[in-house]
Amino acid sequence: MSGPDGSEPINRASAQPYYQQLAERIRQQIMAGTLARGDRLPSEGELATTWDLARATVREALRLLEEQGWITRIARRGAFATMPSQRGWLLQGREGFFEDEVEGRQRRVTTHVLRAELVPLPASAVEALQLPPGSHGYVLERLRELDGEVALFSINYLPPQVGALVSRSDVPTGEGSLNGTLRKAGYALAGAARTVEAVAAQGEMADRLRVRPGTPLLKIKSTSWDANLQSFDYHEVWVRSDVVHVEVQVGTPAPAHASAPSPEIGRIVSP
Amino acid sequence: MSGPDGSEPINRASAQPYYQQLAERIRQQIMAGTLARGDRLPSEGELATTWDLARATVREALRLLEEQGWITRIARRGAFATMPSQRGWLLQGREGFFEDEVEGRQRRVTTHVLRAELVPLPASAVEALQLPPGSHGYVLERLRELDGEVALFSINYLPPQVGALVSRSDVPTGEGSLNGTLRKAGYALAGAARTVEAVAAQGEMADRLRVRPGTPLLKIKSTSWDANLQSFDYHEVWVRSDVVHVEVQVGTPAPAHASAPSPEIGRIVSP
DNA sequence: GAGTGGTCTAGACCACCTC
DNA sequence: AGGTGGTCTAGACCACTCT
Repeated sequence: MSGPDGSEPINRASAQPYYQQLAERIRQQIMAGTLARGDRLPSEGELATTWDLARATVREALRLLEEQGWITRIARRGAFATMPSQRGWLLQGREGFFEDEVEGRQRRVTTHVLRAELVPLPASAVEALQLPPGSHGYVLERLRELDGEVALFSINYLPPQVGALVSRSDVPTGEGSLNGTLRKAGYALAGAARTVEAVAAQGEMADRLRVRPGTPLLKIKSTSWDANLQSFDYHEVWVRSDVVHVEVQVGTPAPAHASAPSPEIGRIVSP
Repeated sequence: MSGPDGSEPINRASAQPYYQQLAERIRQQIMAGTLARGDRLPSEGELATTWDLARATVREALRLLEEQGWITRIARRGAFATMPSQRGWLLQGREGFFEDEVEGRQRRVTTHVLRAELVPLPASAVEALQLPPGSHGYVLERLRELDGEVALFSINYLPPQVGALVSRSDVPTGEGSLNGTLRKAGYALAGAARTVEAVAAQGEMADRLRVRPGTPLLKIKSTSWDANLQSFDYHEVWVRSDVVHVEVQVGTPAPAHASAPSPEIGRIVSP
């Protein structure tokens, strides 16, 4: 009889760490609205008692939730539920464009796969993926729309064995999430380095993105690696920032004052 | 007799937490080269014994160093020194453009303050800073150069009391770091929300940044708050991404060998 | 097999915030 | 004054890595 209400207690037999299980339970409460935006979570001690865990374990769960943007922690005051659902594409998030835009919102992302095949990799991809010169790899070119509007064009370069996995999935049909497919196959993104530039749309790129030549676009280059620092993806994306909201979150998540006023937290913070 | 070599042991009387002191000692070893890039740090247990701390405290220090990009941790293998010095402007970093570009490198940042005064704030700033409608605030407009090349133009909007602090500092002369000044005054950045767009340089902005009208620029908007979620800065920056290397770091810092993808710096990007 | 970090426990003291 | 989170200790067991 751990967990409050009718929720499941922590599964002590599961291979999944307790702190991840607890974070998942709390995340579900926030999504379900049991914990409304701005609501204060029970104190760490209270959570520890309720779920029959050590406080250090509870803190680990809260740390995870904060990192993922589900809660905001304030020293000596408590943890508050935030709603990470009204942000745009989180540039330093572990999720991809698809997940960020679709998850928990009424946004429709459609994908047209323009190219998906094994080819000799360009030098930039070979270097980023730390492969021998002249290596082949899997190339994935996709044009993606947000609610019917052309949003971005991306090129992914994947190492051969990763590409083989992807080619057998539903990603080449335009239906699957590349990020999700890779995660399920064991390629969980542990880290990535990305650069951001402003470039002018030219020639074919302008046509694809339905803009006039010269229109400013965001160009993002990214190298991703797993927990063993093994690079498994290098991609370049051209983004219409007039269509896609691109964001970067630093440190503690926002108190949700960007769009809608937050009565709870707002009142506590104000004099 | 804690600390290896001649380094100071942890100061048990200091108000600064042990884990921060330990992180600082290790950071210095990395900067000094005692721990070369790619070197493996002593194990957590070893560090705990050496510095006479509990392992949990050592882990907290390592977590901090990883977050700041000084080390890379790999499960069950150890922590490795990384060199965060060859990156560009870290978009999700807690440091500003000045600190990122100058720290530990031979880059010269010059600043021209074009405006520094108390004025009625625009609606966007009032909203971001959570001030009453019609509030006044401090405005700081600056043109900044990197090694003599025009790099960016920024406008900061600060709440009255924060602005008063800044106006009495050396920031208006173009010599001080705004970020550093705020930090010393107790406004430590706990979090920030930033948006990134690609826009075309127009009119006065094109003149200021010495580019042809229509040239793509990165436009970044940012709201910063402290540990109490109190907003203390809203700013907008127009960046020449052909001059400034703008990066985003996700999760675990990159391995020493694989740095961020290189943007087309120096290549003229205009019609 | 020895070493390492990941996870977990059951305490403790303190400064700071709210009441 | 009592509650809260920040910090710290001294253990423990385990799966995985290295050699």
